[in-house]
Formats: sequence, structure tokens, C-alpha cells
Amino acid sequence: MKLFERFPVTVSNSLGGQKETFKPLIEGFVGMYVCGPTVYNHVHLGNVRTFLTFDIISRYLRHLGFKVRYVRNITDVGHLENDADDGEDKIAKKAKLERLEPMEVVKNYTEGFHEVMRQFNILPPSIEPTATGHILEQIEICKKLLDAGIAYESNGSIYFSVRTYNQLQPYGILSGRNIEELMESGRDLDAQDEKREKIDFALWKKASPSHIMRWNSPWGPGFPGWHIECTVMSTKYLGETFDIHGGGMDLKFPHHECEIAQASAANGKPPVRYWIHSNMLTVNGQKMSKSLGNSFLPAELFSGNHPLLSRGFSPMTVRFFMLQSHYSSTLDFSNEALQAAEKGYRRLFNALLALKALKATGFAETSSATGAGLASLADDCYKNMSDDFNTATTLAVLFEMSSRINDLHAGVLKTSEITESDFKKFADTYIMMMEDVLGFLPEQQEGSAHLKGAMDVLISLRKKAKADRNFQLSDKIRDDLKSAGIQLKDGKDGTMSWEAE
RNA sequence: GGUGCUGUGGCCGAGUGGCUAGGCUGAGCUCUGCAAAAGCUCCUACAGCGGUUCGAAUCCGCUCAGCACCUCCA
Repeated sequence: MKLFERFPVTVSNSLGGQKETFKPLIEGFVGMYVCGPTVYNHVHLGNVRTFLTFDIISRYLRHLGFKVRYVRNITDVGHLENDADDGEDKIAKKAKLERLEPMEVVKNYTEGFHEVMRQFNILPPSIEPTATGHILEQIEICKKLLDAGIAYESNGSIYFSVRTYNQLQPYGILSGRNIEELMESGRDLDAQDEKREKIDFALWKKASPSHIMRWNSPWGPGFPGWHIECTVMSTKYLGETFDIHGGGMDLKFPHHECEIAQASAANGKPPVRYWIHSNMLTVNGQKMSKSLGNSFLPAELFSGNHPLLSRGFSPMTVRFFMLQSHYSSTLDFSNEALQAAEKGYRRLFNALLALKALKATGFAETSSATGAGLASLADDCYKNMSDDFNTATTLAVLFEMSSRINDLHAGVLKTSEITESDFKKFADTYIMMMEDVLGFLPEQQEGSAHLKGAMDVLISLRKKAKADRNFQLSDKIRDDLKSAGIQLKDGKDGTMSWEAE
């Protein structure tokens, strides 16, 4: 029996708003698409939260035994800076400002993005396609929508007619909007506008002579519209209908709504079975965003070099901090919360080290309530993770498990009280949840061989001093090391260990 | 104005109608030569007002407060 059969996964589907049992289209296989970053600037922590959410989802689904194809795109063209009238996209604008080639900008920020992902131990997707690598497919789908009469050409640009689409099937099913209301709100079309109606959106934009990112098309030189790349790439690599589409909450409308419309119109079927949206990271109750100027760059967070931070915090502290809340809730960012997370994370991780160091022998022959309790904690991890990837409740179980690990470590709880199979289930689950599913890594790098050797010398000196009841010396060794940032810990049986802070 | 969401103890933050979430902080105890680490215990809350129910933080209504989206944004 596969793990995904023992612990069936439920997901909150943004389409419909209900929690549903997750059943992939093809049993045992999962296709997942997540909207990736626009690489015209540094990623900030809000972006990181979204990618972390889907990192956890893909890790857990794989852990359960699904074969997951995870596609996350790089948007290196196409998102307009202000509105369609400006005819200039973000990448091109930045490039002009910096006097760089557009692809140079893209390369620079893509590398930076990957570096940040590595720092947070967010695993790479299976496929990371780029918009510029799929221009032909985007032109093809434009043709298809033109042929179907749902798109129209206007002065070298192609627009999607939302009203025409809406006559065939309802527009707005994801965000709960109807086009009449949309027509009443927002900015009105001006005289130069090429769109027939303001709710229409661009599939292909004509490039002005000064526009430096341009490709030839049947309608003249231009570049792809805002939403079409995701439809093209998800269809190409996952099929016309696939299992999971994810992204930040702020993409729900209009981006994902438009994706549904385009794909449904082009392929005659809904593209996605489960929509998952991760919520926003906030600072003092307000959404973290570039435009509000309250965003943190990962580098600022690590160094503490930011007006809102009292000091720096490590990537794993932040990872833990983010996983303490559910992805569908907003999460508020503060110094106090990060400090609490730092301590909590250290506790969990020290228990992991203690568990790995545990010499577990002499197990019980017959099962006991204690052992069964440990084994059921392992099941609780899976139950919580399978319940809409609830990392917050899973962490609560892991804290409970860490206390039991410390009991084993201290000898309060003895392996002779539990069977080997109960212990193995307990221990394996703790390790796999921590490392494989939640993706935690050691905080400080292992000390050099020289440091370890020197610490061995100091520890043996201190042991000698203690044996001689020369507490003045033994305390000095401990206190001086403490002020040098190394904490000595005395074990129950006279052993000593140390931890760099 | 439209659409949706939230309001939980000192702080952060889970909560599928009935059993202690959890973390951090604080207090106490155990262990320890003394500490640290660790274990145990305590501080036990659900914005307000009504309603449904044997029973509601959880469902319904109203009020208040806040947030997000409706324009590029994870």
C-alpha cells in the first residue's frame, strides 16, 4: 500500500473554495504548474513564501510516492510595466535604464533567484521553462484563438474578447467576478486604445520601433501578452488538463482567470483541476510588496541590514518561521516572531541531531503503550501533512516528538520499553519529515577539523578540572568559550558536547 | 462600489460543534558542584451583540475593526 493511499491528501481548491480529496488525473502521477518570478528585479521574501509553499507540496507529494512533474516558469518577457498603452515591458524598461541587453538583465536576476532558492533549500522544479523559449507556441495559440473567433487583431496586436468567451462559458469562475461588474469599475478606454472593451486582454502586442524585445509574427514584430506564456508552457509540459496550478493569491485575478479563459477557449476543456493559492506575507498588517516599499530582500534579512530588522536571521529560521503558519493564511513578519522562530527551530534541529546520535539497542520484544504512542505520533505527522499540507500542525507534532527524543537521549525513556519497529517508525518519520518533507538543513557549518581538535583538548581539560573539583577552572573554560560563541553542554554521564551559536 | 478573507491567551500562530494545538516569553520544580541543555507544572484565549444547538472559537445574522484583489505584483 502506497503512502498516498494510507494518508489521502485533501486540498483547499481555490476553484470552488472547498476542501477536496486530491485525486490526480492519472493515478500515481501529479502534474503541477506554479507561476514563477519575473526576472527584472530581485525576489523578495513574499516571493520566497510562495515558492516555499509549493516546494513543500512537491516534496510531500513525492514523499507519499507520487511521481511529480513540477513546472515553474521564468517570466523573462511580456509583463507590461503600467498598462497596455505604454507598449513597453518591464524587462525592456529596466534594460534601457541600465544600458544592458534585456537578456543580460534576465540572466543576472535569474541567477540571483536561483541563489536565493538554494539558500532557502527550495528544490529546483522538474522543468523551468522561459517565456522567450516559447514564442512560437504563443504565436500558435494566438492563431488558434483567432480562428475560433474568440480573439481579434487590432493594429498589429491580438486581444482576447472576454465578452465572446463569456457567451460560450462563464468568465470569472475562479475569482467570483462577472463581466458586468468589471465593466463598471476600473479605468475607461481612451481614444488610442486598441481594445474593443476594457476587460479584453492582450495575447500579443505589437512592438514599437524602439522596443528592443521583439519577435516576428504573422501580425508583424511584437512580443507576447501578459498571461499567455503560462497557458502555453503548462499545456506543453503537463497537458491540456493537469492536476495542480499554484501561485500567489495576487495572481488569482486577473492572471489565473485569464489563463482559464484562454486555455478553455483554445483546448475546449478546463486546464486545471486544483487551484492552490498561497497567501501574502505582511509587515505590520500590510502586504509586503515592491510598490509599498516594505519588502525585504533575502540578503537584507540575513545581514539584518534593514530599518525594520533588529538583527539578521538565517535562511532556516525564516523557513521554519514561514512553515509555522498555514500557506493559506496571511503571515505577519516581525522581529519578535523571528526570534521566537529561531529558538524553536534550534530545538527541533538539536533533537534531530540527538536522534541521529542515539545508540538505540536492547529493544522490547513485546509492544507497549509507550511504543504505540511513539508510532502514532509518526502517523500524526502524515495525517497533518495530508490535511491540506498543514505544516503548522505537523510542526506541533514534531515538537512533541522532539521531547520524546530528548527523553530517550537523557535515558528517561528507555529503548527497552519499546519495540524496534515502533522506534524505527518514530525515528524514520522524524528524520524524513525534518529533512525530506520540510527541507530543514543544519544551521551552522560543521567546524573545521582544527576547531574540533581544539575543542577536544578544551573538553578534556575541563573534564580533568571537574574531576579534580577545580570548578574555578572548569567554569572559566565554559564561560570563556561561551563569550567566544561556543556553548558547552554537560551530559548526564559526564560526556560533554558543544554547539556554536 | 464590487469580490473575497481575517479578527484566538504577554507575543506569534493552529484549530474539521463536545476532549490540552504548538512555539516564544514569564513563574516554579527536577536534573546539575553551579550553569547550560533537557524534562515536568503553571499563567487557558477565542472582537462585540444576538440566534441555532443538549453543547459553538468552530454554524447563522447584525455591528465594529482590519486586510487583500478589482492596475504590474508571489
